[in-house]
Amino acid sequence: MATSAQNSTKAKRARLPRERRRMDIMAAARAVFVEKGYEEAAMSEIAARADLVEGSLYRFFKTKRDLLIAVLEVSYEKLLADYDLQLAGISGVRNRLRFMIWRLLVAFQENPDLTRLLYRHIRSEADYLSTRIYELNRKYAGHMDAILTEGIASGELRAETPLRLVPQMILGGIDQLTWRHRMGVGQFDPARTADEMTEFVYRGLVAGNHSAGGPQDDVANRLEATSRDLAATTARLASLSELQDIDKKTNSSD
Amino acid sequence: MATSAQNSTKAKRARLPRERRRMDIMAAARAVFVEKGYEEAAMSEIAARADLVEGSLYRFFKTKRDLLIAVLEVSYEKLLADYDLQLAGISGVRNRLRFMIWRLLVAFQENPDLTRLLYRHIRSEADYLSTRIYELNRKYAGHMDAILTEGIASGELRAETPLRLVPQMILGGIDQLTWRHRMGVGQFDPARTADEMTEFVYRGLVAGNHSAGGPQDDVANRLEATSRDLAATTARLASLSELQDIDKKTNSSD
DNA sequence: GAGCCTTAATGAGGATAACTCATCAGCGAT
DNA sequence: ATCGCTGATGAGTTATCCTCATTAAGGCTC
Repeated sequence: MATSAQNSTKAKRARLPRERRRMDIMAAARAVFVEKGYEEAAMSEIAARADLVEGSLYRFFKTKRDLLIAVLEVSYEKLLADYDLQLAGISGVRNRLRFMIWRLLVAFQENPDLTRLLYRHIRSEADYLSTRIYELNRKYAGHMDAILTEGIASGELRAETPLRLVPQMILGGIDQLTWRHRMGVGQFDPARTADEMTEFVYRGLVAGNHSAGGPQDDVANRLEATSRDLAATTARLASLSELQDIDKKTNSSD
Repeated sequence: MATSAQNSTKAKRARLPRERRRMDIMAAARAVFVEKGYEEAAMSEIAARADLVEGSLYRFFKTKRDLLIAVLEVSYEKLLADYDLQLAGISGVRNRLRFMIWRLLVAFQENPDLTRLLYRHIRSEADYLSTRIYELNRKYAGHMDAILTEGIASGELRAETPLRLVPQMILGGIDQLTWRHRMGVGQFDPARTADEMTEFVYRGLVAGNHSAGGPQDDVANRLEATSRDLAATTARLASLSELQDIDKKTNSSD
């Protein structure tokens, strides 16, 4: 609302701090990119929406593509915000794996245009590797790796688990499964998909193909693990409510 | 050699049959696309290599993109030529699965530029579905489906096999695993990769491994599901309180 | 508070590339 | 030899990214 400096006669040369301008431009760019896609998004329109002239954009972003990357980096970062925090509250290989899958599926479902831009113009270009998005995906895969490694150490997963392969197949599978939704045709159910995928993956990973200790033993192990999970969840709930209390107190003093 | 009608002074108006011209154009286009990529490939250069003038291309292909699609359709068809024939000579769920995976990996390894174009400009665009390439991929997935169904019928695979999921994860995994090679950085070994992937997938599919399907198992399943639900609820709670934090902060900054 | 100076902002214009269209002429049929 | 169909032309249009010389806003010094 109060964006235009002087509401009459259209202010000619509002001089704003650099960071503020950058953010304005990125906000405008995000809107146009989402609305029209990359190629169809004209720099002139982005400039217009950011209350700027086309040439000025290039003082903030060297190229149209740089602008896209900047926009998607912050968007993707928000998209995956603190999933690792939430992951910390979940225990057990299987549950943790499922959470990772489910979280990404939900993120994809809630942001189809964003993920479309991501796949079309970032992940399939060679400079993807020098992108913050790549870093985030690496971190994500790293978490999966940690989960698997942990599972192997505890003996729950077989020692020959292909550590590199599994995250790749999960990420690739998610890509494939969400393609239609991303393109605006079709839907998917994150919870059900996550269940199916987790089940399938877990079966491929779990140790003891030929009943090492009998099925009952296995069930007992899983029950114990689940019990630990529940305890962890309870603990997390408790600490959460404490945090909220503290929050309320500190906020009210502001 | 005999392409140019009069070998002196560059024949001005060689009049060739329509199909012949189409093929010439597609051959030239393929070369330029592979060499430079889609955006960097200029219609003028394609025309020059096909011994034509730029404007003439548009009498054969309505748009640059149409030309690309036509080129990739025949290339992809060749790429997967008679894998189904070879498949017929292989028996056993596991062997057949492995062959499917291995075959695609080899094709991808041998044609990095082609697959790069495919992923960058066909598979990530909405009109992919109306493409012959889509049909070919469907056929490929259909073969996998048949293999799995057959395995279920014989009792080798468990009956609850997620038929839709598995081919998607395999194709997606192959996509991911070959990304670096496609982009010109890194390598992969089709045989070893196929082995690993087949082993992992097969373990996830085969009947009668860890969950024997007994009543105890059912109890464990239900308990685990409950635990997951609780964890998810906690996670939601957590993100909720965090969101409130952010809200408060952003509001105070106004 | 006047003048200076850094630099944000401008806007006209260059460069390139996809695509169009009125016109021309090669080639088979008469 | 002539005619007409249509393949082929190439000049031109349009759209868009990006550059650059110029202008003046606003903080800083005295």
